Amino acid sequence: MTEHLRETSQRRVILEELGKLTSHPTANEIYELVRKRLPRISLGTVYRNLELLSQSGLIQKLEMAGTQKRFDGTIGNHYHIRCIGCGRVDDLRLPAMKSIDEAAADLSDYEILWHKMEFGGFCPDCITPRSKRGEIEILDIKKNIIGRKD
Amino acid sequence: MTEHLRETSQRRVILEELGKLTSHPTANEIYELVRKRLPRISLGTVYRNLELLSQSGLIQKLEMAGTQKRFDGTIGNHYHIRCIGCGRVDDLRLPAMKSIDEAAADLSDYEILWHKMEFGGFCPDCITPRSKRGEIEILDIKKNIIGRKD
DNA sequence: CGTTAATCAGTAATAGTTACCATTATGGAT
DNA sequence: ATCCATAATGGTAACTATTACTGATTAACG
Ligand SMILES: [Mn+2]
Ligand SMILES: [Mn+2]
Ligand SMILES: [Zn+2]
Ligand SMILES: [Zn+2]
Repeated sequence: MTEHLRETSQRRVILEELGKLTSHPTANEIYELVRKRLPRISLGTVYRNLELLSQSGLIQKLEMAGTQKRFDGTIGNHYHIRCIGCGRVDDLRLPAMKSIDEAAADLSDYEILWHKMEFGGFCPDCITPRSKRGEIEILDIKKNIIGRKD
Repeated sequence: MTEHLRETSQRRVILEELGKLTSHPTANEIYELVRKRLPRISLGTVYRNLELLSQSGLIQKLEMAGTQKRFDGTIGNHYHIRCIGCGRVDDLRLPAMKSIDEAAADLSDYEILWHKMEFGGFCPDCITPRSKRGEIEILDIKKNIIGRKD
């Protein structure tokens, strides 16, 4: 068992770099950032520290469905939304609803402790290209209908 | 693009075995079951078919947080709960609430399409051992208090 | 039947993450 | 300030779940 978390330069820089961001970087993205300040740090050290820091409650580890882990400098329970287009993850300003757990507990013989919720959709940057693509497709269809000889 | 999903013996048996279960097996668990009837089937075939079958809406692929994929013969949107003790996944008889998406959309500039929710807790089998362990710990503490000479 | 694309078994490759281990550095006790 | 036990590190190997590839097989169509 770990007596105490020592303050190493690696650990401090990881924490600082994560603190600067409002995004939710992957371990590798954090590695690339930290490497600019500590070029000799190893990816394993980044993983180990992100794990230890999240265990001690200084950061949050996000295990999202189907993709790699992401990390969050903002603690406190909040929900996230992932863009289907570009993959970015943002906070959702919706308070984590503890009442959902109680509602679920009534329907189950489990002892329910928590829930995770994740939203999916298109971020502002990805909404426009998608509708443009839709318009082009519609035009193609119209052209096709107009042009055909049946 | 796939013209048509052919009915192969492998595909049929995978679908049958998954249909028998109310649990939510992993690809490997399905592989082990199917192997009893088709000993020469390969794990790759199981993965490929589970993917194709879920794409065509005949089964459901569950991408849960932090663990491997699971598959569900029951279609239709419903929530799941995972036991922290033994890892099993059960259905939760709570209707998937589409209104949550709308509530979230008001708080975000994303175009929200869906949400996933996953509950965590202890299943009936794992509640008892846990409370027993708790009782023993309490007894130890009491014994310790009674026994000490300070 | 014969044709053809879908599917197969077997296997290699990949991605993300964790485990290991010899060496280094931290922080509390001298 | 120096010492020391051990936490932590860099480098690398191992691992797990999943996907990709490839040449052989097979279902579905007329
Ligand atoms: Mn966040
Ligand atoms: Mn289910
Ligand atoms: Zn986007
Ligand atoms: Zn259990």
